[in-house]
Amino acid sequence: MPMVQKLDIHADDLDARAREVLREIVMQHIASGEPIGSRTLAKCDRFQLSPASLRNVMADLEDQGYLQQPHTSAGRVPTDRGYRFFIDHLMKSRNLSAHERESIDEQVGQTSEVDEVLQLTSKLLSSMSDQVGMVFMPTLLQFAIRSMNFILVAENKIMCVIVGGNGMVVNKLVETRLTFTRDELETIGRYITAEFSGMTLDQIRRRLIRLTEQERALHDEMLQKTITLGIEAVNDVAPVHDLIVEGAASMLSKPEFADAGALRKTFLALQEKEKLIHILESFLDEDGLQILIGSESDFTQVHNFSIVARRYGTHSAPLGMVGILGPMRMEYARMAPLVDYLGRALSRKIEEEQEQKH
Amino acid sequence: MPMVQKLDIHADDLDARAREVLREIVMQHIASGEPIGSRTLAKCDRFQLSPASLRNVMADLEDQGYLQQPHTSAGRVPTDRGYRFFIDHLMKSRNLSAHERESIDEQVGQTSEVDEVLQLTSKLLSSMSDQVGMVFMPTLLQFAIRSMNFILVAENKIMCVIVGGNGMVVNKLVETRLTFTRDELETIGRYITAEFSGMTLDQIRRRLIRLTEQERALHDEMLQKTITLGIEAVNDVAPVHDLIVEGAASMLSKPEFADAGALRKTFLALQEKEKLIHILESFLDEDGLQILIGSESDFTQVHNFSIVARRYGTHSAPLGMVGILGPMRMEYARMAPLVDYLGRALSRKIEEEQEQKH
DNA sequence: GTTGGCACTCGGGATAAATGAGTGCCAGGG
DNA sequence: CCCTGGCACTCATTTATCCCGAGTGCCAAC
Repeated sequence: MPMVQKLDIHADDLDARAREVLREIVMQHIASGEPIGSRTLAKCDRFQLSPASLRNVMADLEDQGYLQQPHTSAGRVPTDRGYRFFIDHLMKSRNLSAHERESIDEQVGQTSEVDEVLQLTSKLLSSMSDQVGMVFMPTLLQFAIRSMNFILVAENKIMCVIVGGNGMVVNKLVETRLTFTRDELETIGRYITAEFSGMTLDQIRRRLIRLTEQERALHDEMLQKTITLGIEAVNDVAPVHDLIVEGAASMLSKPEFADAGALRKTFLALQEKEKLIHILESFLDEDGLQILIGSESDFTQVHNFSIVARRYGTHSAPLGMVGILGPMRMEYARMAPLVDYLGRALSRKIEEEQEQKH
Repeated sequence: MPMVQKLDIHADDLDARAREVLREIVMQHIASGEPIGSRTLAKCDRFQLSPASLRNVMADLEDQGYLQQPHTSAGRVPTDRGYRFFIDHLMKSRNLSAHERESIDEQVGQTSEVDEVLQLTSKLLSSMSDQVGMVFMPTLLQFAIRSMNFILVAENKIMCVIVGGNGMVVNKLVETRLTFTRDELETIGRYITAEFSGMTLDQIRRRLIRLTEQERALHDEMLQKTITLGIEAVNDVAPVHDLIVEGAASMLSKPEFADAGALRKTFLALQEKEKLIHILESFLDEDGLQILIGSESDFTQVHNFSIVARRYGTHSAPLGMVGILGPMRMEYARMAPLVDYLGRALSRKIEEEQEQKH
């Protein structure tokens, strides 16, 4: 069973009037947070219908699973299915203002290091959406590396600095029984960089392991040291999947979290990022903006969340995901362009960085 | 006006009976969170007194500012002054169990990198105290550095890796108009390391600036490059004061934060760490355990917090502070030994690491 | 100095009543 | 056939009210 399963709903499942009603309900509910009743709906004069007629439409929508009532004498609230239909067929994205776009471009332009840009993006996502911002940075493992360097920290401690082709830099402290001089480390760094640059860490490891056999034959001490250190450096870089989560405090002001228990559960859930990483990872192959609603994944279901996310990186080499996490009742019309623009901005920035290098 | 101002209270301001009563009230209130009344107090049979007598004592304590009533017809609650007296003169620390000590030692023993140890300490502080754990890591600026290394990332981008004498490693990406070859960078790294190792970054910068004059006379291109790069690398490392904050979610379950508004304010306050850093910094010169209560600093006053903190590092060279942050009503008797032990464990660990190097 | 007694205060919990937004359904009219 | 006004009904929420109990201060007696 796939962990993420979007609801599949066709546009012509609803006639024109029902669609308009559903759209108005979703929009008003997003704006107010309250259940919407037939009277409220009738007041908005785009329908020339009486409350009673609207009630009929609404009852139909409820039967078909697009709306639900919190209790008998309350108005209607969209279900997951309702939101899904809205997002797929009814929503009109409200583009970012020129001012907002400029602000993003300017701030992104000012950063230089990749880590910094990712962090900034996450902060921007959070502050501009007033939701939780997420940037998923996949491991270096899957990308070609540019160089490896070794720095003597202490007699048996060597700091290994791996520079990825995308400008990412990873430090790894290696402890070893062997002793190295500074000169040796430089030689090793040059050798590994010259020999393996452009390969992924995984490929490098395999090559190094293969080299072990040669070394056995040659009994070359230097080669042995190179292999030992290289393998150590390359090992275990894998689990550095990192998810930058920013702005968890934004949830505190949302009426959805008035209850302290729900709040607590959510915070604890955010603390362990594995599930979120899992979900974001599953979208790495998907092109374009992805929206995930409530019951469509186990994580979002439990907390009644939605995720709006998008891939970043080049088309041929996706780097990771950016997105926001918030209650199902969020302004998708604004969130969608925001995430989209920030994803593009980030991709552009990274591409620029890479071009500079060649 | 100093930002941090501890209340100064003498032990003999209260007679024996008043002290016992105050102590019992503080302890019971810490345990229950409720205001303590004279009846409750009389039941605890260490006083052979009637509620009425206790009321007299309590009224006196209130007049002197050690207790207060949330409202008429409620029991008494300790004031800041009451807590201060309790901590200074009445508290009996409850030492960590052997099991707890072993658990700490074992986990600390398993880590190797400094960053990792600091992070772990913060997590341990938080999980073992069920409060917010803090580890303040001061800038590299004030410590002697061990080596500097330069790695070519792109034509005009150089990654500078500074290794501190304490094992800290800082990366800094420098962009420059000059172009460097890999060989040049190695030469520069060697030169700077040989010339300046053992000095603080601040000293290094001053030396480099002085070198500028020599360079003017010599017109040595290599020297010029060295100076330019060196100064760039050393500049602006200063503001990397870092405060590791762990376990903010622990506040969610405390009755003090049942109110969503207070919770929100607190989370936002924790997000900007400057004030906390400021407070912790002010304790860097102080020996031994520091406890700061409510009104004794502006930060703790606003949020009704207390801070229990302690310096770590060697006696001659303090590295930073470890501590916990929580509501005033916390189990000081347990928190004090905990922070103290973790501070010592961290210091020991760092000392060990340093010894290995020599 | 200690104690029991007493009148008084006040927050919080429980209960009851009032409110009002909303629904479903039905019968009548275009 | 669809729309509409009317009507009875439901039910969460708010408001008012009462009561209880924990706690206090004060006083008179021991």
